[in-house]
Amino acid sequence: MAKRDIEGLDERSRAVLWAIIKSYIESPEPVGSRFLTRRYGFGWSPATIRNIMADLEEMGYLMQPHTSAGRVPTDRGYRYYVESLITERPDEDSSLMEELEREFQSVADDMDRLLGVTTDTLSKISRYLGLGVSPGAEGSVLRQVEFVPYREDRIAVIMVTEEGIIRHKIIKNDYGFSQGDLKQIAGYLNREFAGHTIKEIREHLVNEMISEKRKFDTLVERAMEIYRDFIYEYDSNIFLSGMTRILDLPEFTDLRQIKDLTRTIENKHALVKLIDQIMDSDGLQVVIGMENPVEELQGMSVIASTYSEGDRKAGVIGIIGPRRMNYSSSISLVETAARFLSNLYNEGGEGWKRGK
Amino acid sequence: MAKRDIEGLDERSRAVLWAIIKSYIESPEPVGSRFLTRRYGFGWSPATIRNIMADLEEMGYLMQPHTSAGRVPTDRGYRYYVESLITERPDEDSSLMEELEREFQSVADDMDRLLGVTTDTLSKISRYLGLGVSPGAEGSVLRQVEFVPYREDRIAVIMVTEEGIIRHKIIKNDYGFSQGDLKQIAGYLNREFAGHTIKEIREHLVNEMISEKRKFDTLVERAMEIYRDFIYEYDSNIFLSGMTRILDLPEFTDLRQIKDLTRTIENKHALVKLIDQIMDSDGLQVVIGMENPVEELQGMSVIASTYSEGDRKAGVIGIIGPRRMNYSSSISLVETAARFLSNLYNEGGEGWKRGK
DNA sequence: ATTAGCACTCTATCAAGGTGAGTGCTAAAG
DNA sequence: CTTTAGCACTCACCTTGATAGAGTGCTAAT
Repeated sequence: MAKRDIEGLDERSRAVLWAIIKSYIESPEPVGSRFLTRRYGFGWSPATIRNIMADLEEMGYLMQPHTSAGRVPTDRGYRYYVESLITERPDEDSSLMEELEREFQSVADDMDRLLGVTTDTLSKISRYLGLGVSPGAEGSVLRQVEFVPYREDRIAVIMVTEEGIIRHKIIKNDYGFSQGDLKQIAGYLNREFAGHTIKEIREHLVNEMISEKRKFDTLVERAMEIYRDFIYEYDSNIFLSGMTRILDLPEFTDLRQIKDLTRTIENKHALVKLIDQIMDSDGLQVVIGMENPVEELQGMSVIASTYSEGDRKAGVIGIIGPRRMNYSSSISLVETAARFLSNLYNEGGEGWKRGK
Repeated sequence: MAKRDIEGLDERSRAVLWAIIKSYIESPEPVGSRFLTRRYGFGWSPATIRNIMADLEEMGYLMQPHTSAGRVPTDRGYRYYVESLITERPDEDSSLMEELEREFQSVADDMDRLLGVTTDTLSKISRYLGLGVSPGAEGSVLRQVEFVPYREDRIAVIMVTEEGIIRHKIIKNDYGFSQGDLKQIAGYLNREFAGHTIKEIREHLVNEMISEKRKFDTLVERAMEIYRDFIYEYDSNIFLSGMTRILDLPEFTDLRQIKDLTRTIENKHALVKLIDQIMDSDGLQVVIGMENPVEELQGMSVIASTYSEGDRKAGVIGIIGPRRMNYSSSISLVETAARFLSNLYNEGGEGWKRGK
């Protein structure tokens, strides 16, 4: 049995675990005792390493794909690595920052587009899958809503949020509102609701409908109805980018996995559980393998962070990659990207400051 | 040598070719002479069939994967099949029509969303990849443009086309236009350009800029500038749907192919050549294998059709599948979908008629 | 013109055997 | 008590060879 103190592993075990994970991250092949001595030249013989590895396996940090293969890190191993073994954590990733600044120049200010580009860039630099989520109903604050009459009997409802997200929908003008009516309605809604989150507005509208149903005159009542129909569809946009990149990784040789992943990407809706979990905690989170609430992603790891507007969590930006992904550099990439997005909201140049 | 008349193949060759393709469509395995006699019980022995097949191969309709395998259709074989051998062509696909009608109820009238749903549905029913392209600059007619002031120094430019497409962009309000200015500008643009295609407007704006640069007062001039910046980004939306479905086909066992296809789907831009080709011809087109101008799709076939608004071709709807796809049913599906979309434009119920 | 017969070709599959990397255990050395 | 050398063992992987099966082309007979 190896020495181990209460808090974790002894120095030797840590060194061996670190070396195994490091090596496995570079190339996904089970690593054996001889290989370790050759490569990292600890002071110990393969036999000693074997003993240590046996202990690590017993403790659940390693596993063998089959009896006579080398060891491979388990989720728990990665977890320990992430928590305790990563040393070099570059504070900021300058190449990403440069790239983002450059992209930012060209993309103007539509938040959805900006988030899309950030996700692409993150994927491009990390060589993994990029994940971006725009603010949802809780995070988005209504800035302005506008009604544009359209064709004979339609209205285009257009909404802009503080975060710079535009959503629109075409709705039937069943009540035959005139242009003037629409203007009045929009004015009312803006006066009443601007500055509130979409979620608050939704709740308000529901209460309104139930408790004070007859209190307002019909124009307003019907306006609310229309707006309610519209606002109920408001939802986050989910961006995923870089599928082709990830298929080039050596572990994606299995059809099964590829199909699962493709399905997940096509049906982004499947990701809500994961996104919720990330939104539940502040800042950066690492989700390794089986820890992932989304079954199809349990063969992978996720590094993601919330970005925020002021003290309100807005959305999520992150990376999805294989379990053996390069955690330290990916973590710094995601941190940088999240900071970039938060900055845009909170201080960002050229009048981007919130008016509130 | 088999008999062949000038126009094509003799009766027997046609029968054999038909049977081979039919069988290969059902399951992608080289089909041999004995199998054919068993299955289709022509009056001839395997040896006779072999002679016929040898002739067909010489003429380029069939090929052998290797010397002692059965035959497989070539692109030319499929082409002949599509042109001359398909008999059953159901005029309308009722299940698709029903599904589309049902979806249509729930999706309201945003053209992009509608096209997306149609593409999904087409994929779902055909079990191949669905392709949808919304009207581009030539096909889209400006209905209305609106400027919504936003934050201190931004303007959200919002445009609605006759086809029911909404596009928006946030632009800097460098000139400090007031709400009144914006209204005036929008009024001017709408008066001047509504009813013209985006392409025409673009060209007009360019000419304007060059030849009559100083003719207008500055307000209008600057408005045009802003609008030009916006309108230059107008482009078709390309929808692709059903990737996971197509991965279930037995031929997609090759990583190489999967990667190519994934790349194509992620970078939809690669499809422009194909889309242009389809837009160049009226109505339905079948593109088989190597005929495809997009290299990554040369292992597949495409059945696609333009849909139209009046006599103007608007966009494209279609199916991408393996070369051995079920041409007859797919053709009828695509025809139905195209008709559905055209109808929505041209006569469709509930006031969908164009105001023009 | 058709077909039966036959030799031939090629793929797919399976079993057998060898190789090499890696292990666990034990006993000796430090 | 810790470390290490030695050794037997396991297992994945590769190569090889043998076999079966499907299909072909050619030729000669019908």
